[in-house]
Amino acid sequence: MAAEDTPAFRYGAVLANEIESRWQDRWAADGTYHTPNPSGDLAEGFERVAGRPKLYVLDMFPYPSGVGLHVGHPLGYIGTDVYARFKRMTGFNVLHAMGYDAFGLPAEQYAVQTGQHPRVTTEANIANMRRQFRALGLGHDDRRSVATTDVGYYRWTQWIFLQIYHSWFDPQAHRARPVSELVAELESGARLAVDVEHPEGRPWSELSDDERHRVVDAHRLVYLDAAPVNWCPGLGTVLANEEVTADGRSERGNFPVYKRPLKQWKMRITAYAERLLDDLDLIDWPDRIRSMQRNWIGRSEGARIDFPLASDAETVISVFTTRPDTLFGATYMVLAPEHPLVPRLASGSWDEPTPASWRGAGLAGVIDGVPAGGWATPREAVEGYRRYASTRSDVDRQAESRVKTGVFTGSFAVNPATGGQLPVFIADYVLMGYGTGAIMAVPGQDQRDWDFAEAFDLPIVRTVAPPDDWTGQAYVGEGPAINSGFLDGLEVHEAKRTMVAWLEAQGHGEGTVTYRLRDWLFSRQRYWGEPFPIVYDDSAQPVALPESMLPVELPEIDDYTPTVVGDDDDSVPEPPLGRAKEWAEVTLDLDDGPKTYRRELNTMPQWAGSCWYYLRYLDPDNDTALVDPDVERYWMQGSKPDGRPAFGGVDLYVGGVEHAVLHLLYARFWHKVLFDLGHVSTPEPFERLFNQGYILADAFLDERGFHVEASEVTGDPEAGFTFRGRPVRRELGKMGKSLKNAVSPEAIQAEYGTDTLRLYEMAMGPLDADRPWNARDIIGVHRFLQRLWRNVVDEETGAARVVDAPAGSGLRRALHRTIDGVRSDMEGLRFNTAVAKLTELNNTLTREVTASGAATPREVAEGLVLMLAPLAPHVAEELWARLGHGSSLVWTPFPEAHPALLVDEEIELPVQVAGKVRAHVRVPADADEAAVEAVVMADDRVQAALAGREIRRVVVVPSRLVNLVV
RNA sequence: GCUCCCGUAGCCCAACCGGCAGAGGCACGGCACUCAAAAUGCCGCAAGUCAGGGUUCGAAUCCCUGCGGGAGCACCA
Repeated sequence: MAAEDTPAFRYGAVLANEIESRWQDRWAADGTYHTPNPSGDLAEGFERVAGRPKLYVLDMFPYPSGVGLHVGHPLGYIGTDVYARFKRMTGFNVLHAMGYDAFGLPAEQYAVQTGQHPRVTTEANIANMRRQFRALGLGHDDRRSVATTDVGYYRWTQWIFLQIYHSWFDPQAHRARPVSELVAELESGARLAVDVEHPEGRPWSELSDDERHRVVDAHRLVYLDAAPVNWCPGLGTVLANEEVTADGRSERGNFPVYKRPLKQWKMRITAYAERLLDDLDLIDWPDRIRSMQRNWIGRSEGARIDFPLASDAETVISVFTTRPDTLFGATYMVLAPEHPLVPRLASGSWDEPTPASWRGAGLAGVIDGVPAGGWATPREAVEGYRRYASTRSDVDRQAESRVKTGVFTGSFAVNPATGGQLPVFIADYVLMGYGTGAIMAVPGQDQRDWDFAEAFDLPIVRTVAPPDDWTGQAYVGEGPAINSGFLDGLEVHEAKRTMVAWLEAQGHGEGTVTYRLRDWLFSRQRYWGEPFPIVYDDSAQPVALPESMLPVELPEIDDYTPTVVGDDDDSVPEPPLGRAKEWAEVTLDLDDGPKTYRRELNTMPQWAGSCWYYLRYLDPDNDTALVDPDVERYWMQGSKPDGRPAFGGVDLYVGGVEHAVLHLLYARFWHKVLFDLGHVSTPEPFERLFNQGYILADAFLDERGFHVEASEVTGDPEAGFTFRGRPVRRELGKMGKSLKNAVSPEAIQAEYGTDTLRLYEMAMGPLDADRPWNARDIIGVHRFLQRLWRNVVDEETGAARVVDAPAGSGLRRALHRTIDGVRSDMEGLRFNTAVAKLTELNNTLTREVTASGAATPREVAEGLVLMLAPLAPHVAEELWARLGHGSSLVWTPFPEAHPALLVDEEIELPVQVAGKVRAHVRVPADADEAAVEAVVMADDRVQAALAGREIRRVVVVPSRLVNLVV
């Protein structure tokens, strides 16, 4: 700063920072952003807002990272803050709060390295992030802040777990109901007990206690399952499908993931597949996110078809197919290697002649220990192939592209349509987790089956006639059925219907719907997560703890390292909570006298806490309910823009696109269960979702392809860039730690102030667009604030320089046009154009009034300051005070445009002749078409442009333009 | 491979239902202030909308093809 000749009250970094910290202190002291509830312990002051409509504005829950925020993070937070402030000024009771998704791996990994308890790191990180949010001037109601790691919070996460555990999905009612109602129906005989071994159902009275326990557990929305799960040794835990990328690696950390059969807790999200899919149509979400969720849920319509075994008609292989019309073309069958029927199918010896390739002869180079010419018996072949398939990670399967492998089981099934015998194979291109884990193979209409049929020399029968010029292999398009008995001649759609009707009439199957979505794996072998409220009794049956025993607190342990038992190929995880020996074994009285129990040692995934935090903001300190029902209804029940009731509770939810099928799917699922059980009043949690863009920045790679610290790179595009003297290559990427191109907000705040940073982030582009961080551009919005300041305050004395005399009519019209435009821009989250309109008005004010030394009319000064307030609240408060107002403008009404000042009496219309603008005419704003035409035809320039040509048509667009067609 | 989104001044971006291509900012140039520079102020500056075709009185906007960039899905029966 060049000291003496800079005016004492020039708006620069020093003054801005002084203003900002002063107002942040005052807001905190006054509780300016406290939002009252209609009842309960946060109800104080509600009478002030009782007549206002509610508005719930929400940011996605941040993880409190150790490195703090960079300038890319606050984009969405500033956006919601501007919107919340604007809506408060336009008459809403606005809820805007912030909390911390604080369980999770980084704090635990740091604890492993340093021995420091994750709670210590986590609390320090939260304190730092809270400081950063405060420094950004975000107007959160800080009384409502929560962290998932607070015992008072995770107690309710455990409570919700118990609610889900004690529920089952009633397929007739299409909703969750309490397990107690299921038991009552079983006891009364209204419902028959169904389990895996007795699918036909048995009377409750005939079951042993143990069987009853099993039947009930099989219905719960939370259950223990031993199916293969995603085991990630690199993270020391198992993962949900949503946490594994398409190429079989962990979303976090990019480690390989292996399939392992491990007994783990799962949540029955698949029961909700249909509602999760259908209700996407009810909410105002970006199409991109909705299509990602639709994709993930993956609904397929088709049929279940039963194929009896040739040797044993009592045993059937059920398949799912989307093409029941192609049943006549099924020439073999394939089961997933893990399919439970496989051991029964593998007969004692090969029938002659069995081709060598069916016996695994072709796998000699792929699988160790395959005898030349294949395995000696089907049993050995199946065992060998299953062993091979189980050790392959999804990465391996991807890497070997689409080469088909498999072995023959030695058994045949009967095609119910043709009566023909179909050889049954196992192959890893059929997945256990989808459909029934078995397929009928129709090589004529499925390329995967075609490839397999060619590799194993199996017959190919076309059942849909391809076009005459078809030269490809499998044909999946439309066409008439052929080689298909009673289907011949029917188009695909009709053939499907006919076949399903036939299957149902003959008892060979039925029309069904299958989803790609799988149940949610809910156990993690970590320390830093919510303990399960579950113990095991001496027969190893899980027992849920009663609500009165919540919370189950995390015990102290001395080593947080996740343990892996065994070698790479058959390693299994062991939860660190096992080290808390005294905690893990516990004596409890669960209504039948004190007994010893073992605790569940896994913890919940990080998604658990973030599934319901938006409900806790509503009533953060309630210790008798997760949220008071009155408070829940007040904040969650809203309306659509057209006045119909909204389906989701949160009015605006802003966050990144990365949670499309993780958090957003899980939270919808929990919300629906809570809705079914009567704990929340809306079927969806989030009515309107908005994805803010990412801030991009130049990142630099050295010759090895590693990122180097961008802030230490010198050079320019022409001369080239160097890092410590070595040349580096530039690329544009998402700002963040991994690309080493983060810019800290503190650096910008020190140079220009927080209001400039906020304004820049809002001005640089539409909120949902990715945009490059360009430090050079920041000066532009800073100058705007400086000029606006100077138009309101004398830079030498700090006194307001306004006059109470009315503004001239041109300036006043400009003011009201700006008010009108800024209002609709802010309503539509178009903050970039709102900033442009304010800049424009300020430039007009400067040009027409203050540049000549005159004072600013008060109406214009106050209008500008109030409109600026949502975007740059500190400087706006300061100016408002200097204009003589004693109280904060946070609760002051936003300026309103007078309709009369938005229309001009006379307007200028462009006149096109043959599509080119040739003249402009001035006409009264309310002139009708004939009057406009008369003025146009009287214009000399129009006549000159016409040059005597005949006018074929006159197009008059009211208050837009006139086009003369010649 | 399939599906979706986006291409406007040197750069970031406006243009609402098809109606004068330009609101705002950066950079750049000139002038004022200054011994000088920075800061600040004032003035100025530019593209015809990725390319080609179509619909229309009229296209950045709608349709088709291609090019470039981004995203999602991908052995899901």
